[in-house]
Amino acid sequence: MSELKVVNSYSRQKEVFTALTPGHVGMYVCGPTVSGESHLGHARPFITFDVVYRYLLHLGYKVRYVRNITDAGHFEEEGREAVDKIADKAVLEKLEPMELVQKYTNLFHWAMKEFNNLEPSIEPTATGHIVEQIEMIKKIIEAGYAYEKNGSVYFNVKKYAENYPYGKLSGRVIDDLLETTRDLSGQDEKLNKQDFALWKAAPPQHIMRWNSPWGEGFPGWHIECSAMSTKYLGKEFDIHGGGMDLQFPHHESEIAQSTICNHHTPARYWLHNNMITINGKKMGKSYNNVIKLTELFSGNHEILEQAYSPMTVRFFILQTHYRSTLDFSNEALQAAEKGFKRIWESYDNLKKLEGTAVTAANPELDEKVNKLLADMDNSMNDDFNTARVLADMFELVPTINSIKDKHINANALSTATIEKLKTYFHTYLEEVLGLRNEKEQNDDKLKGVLDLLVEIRKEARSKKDYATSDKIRNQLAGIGIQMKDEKDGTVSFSY
RNA sequence: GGUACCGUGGCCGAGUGGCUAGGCUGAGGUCUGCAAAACCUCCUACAGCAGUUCGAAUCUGCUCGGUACCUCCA
Repeated sequence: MSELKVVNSYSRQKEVFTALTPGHVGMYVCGPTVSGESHLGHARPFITFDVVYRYLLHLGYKVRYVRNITDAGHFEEEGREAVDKIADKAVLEKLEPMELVQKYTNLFHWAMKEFNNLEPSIEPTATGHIVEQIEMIKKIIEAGYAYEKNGSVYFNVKKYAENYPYGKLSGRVIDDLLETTRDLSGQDEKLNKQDFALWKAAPPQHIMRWNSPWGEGFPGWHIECSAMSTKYLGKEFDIHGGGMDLQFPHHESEIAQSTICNHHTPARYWLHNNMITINGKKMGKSYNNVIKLTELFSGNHEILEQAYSPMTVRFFILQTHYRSTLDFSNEALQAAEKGFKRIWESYDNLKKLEGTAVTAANPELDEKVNKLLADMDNSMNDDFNTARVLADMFELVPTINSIKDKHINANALSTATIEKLKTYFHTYLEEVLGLRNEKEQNDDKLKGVLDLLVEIRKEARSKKDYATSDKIRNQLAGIGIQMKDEKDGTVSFSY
């Protein structure tokens, strides 16, 4: 089997993945800012890195997966006044800041469960790590890379850039930044325009505030991730993930802060997922094209022609490589919904197959199947190419279904190959890609009723009373239960 | 303006030098009392132009078009 390779944003190259500590992986992923409801765009990184997490586990690594909750409120620059996003909204909704944060945290957790994402090992909050952040800022000041002004502390980017490769991750040139940075509040306090805040003095109306050596205030935009990744994963760890839009300035700043504090670049591999677009445009508040996850699941949004289930969305996202942009459309989602159904039904069929041959009667087919299975491993190892894994599975679907329908004899494949098929489908579909059946759970009473209807319909058909048999089937279809007459005379349902 | 990235068949999307990915849609067929599903077959694309090469969707250059980041952002 091939070895795992990942595209490292930091080196801009595909590299062989090696764990810092053999057998263990430390992974940090930038989590949500819980000042509002999660939208479709948020689904991508958390599903992407859930699959990364799952695959690393599958490979046998012990993984510590840290994903933060940003609940301290980043800055929103509106005009001259810097307003804390969370505090501001709290006033609007007449809620306590922590009440608001709790509400959206709960909603976020609900969405993650719907997507069948595994829980991270640690989910630290920014507000819970104010002390660590202050300590880190102190260290940076001591090292001479930050300065205090009017109760705020800024990171000296220019000085940092003289000694370290600032801009390497995002491919930025520091002189260009000088030219293009806009006027922001507090700009006059900074030595240079590229400097960013580590600590901000809180204006009187600011609700979220903490004591610090520099007076009452709150932490800057980027320091929480540096503090929490260091605390839980160490000065150097394996993987840092997040959306591409965080590359600059967030991750670049994170690298700078951590490098000064820890005398080491934080992560060895930087992985960035690409954006989801709607009609070719990035989804975002500023574009006014946001589809919240609650709207997506309910279909309650003007762009949506129907509701899309969490697994449809997950499948849709995994059908594209995580580094490519993914364009949303009803057509694409509906295609994903059908594709997912097709692959899952084939998986159900596969589970019932029994091998009958020690040696494959059709060695060519047997070989083809094994080749496709091997390609699934190779595809995942090739920078988590879930799109190709699914394509391989789709190529196996006709073979599985043909055996089930007896178009192909079960002995065409060796028993070992059939067992391997079962193992691979289970492993990849459920464990690695994290997909699951969304059909209703088995209900014995409903089953009893359906069996009765099957019985009645069978009798009607034997008397060629098709009016009755069709009535049963059509009315069941009307309430969302599909009845299918199988080749062997049995009847199956999907609902 | 600066810096990146991208442009694949009706739609979505893999693929980075030769071996027609895959899904959805559409057409025809097999099966079926009829359906549905399934299976089989068909629709053989890589923005344009020029170049490198025995050979390019894949490399190089130019042109056109698009997107992202530079500002909170997944």
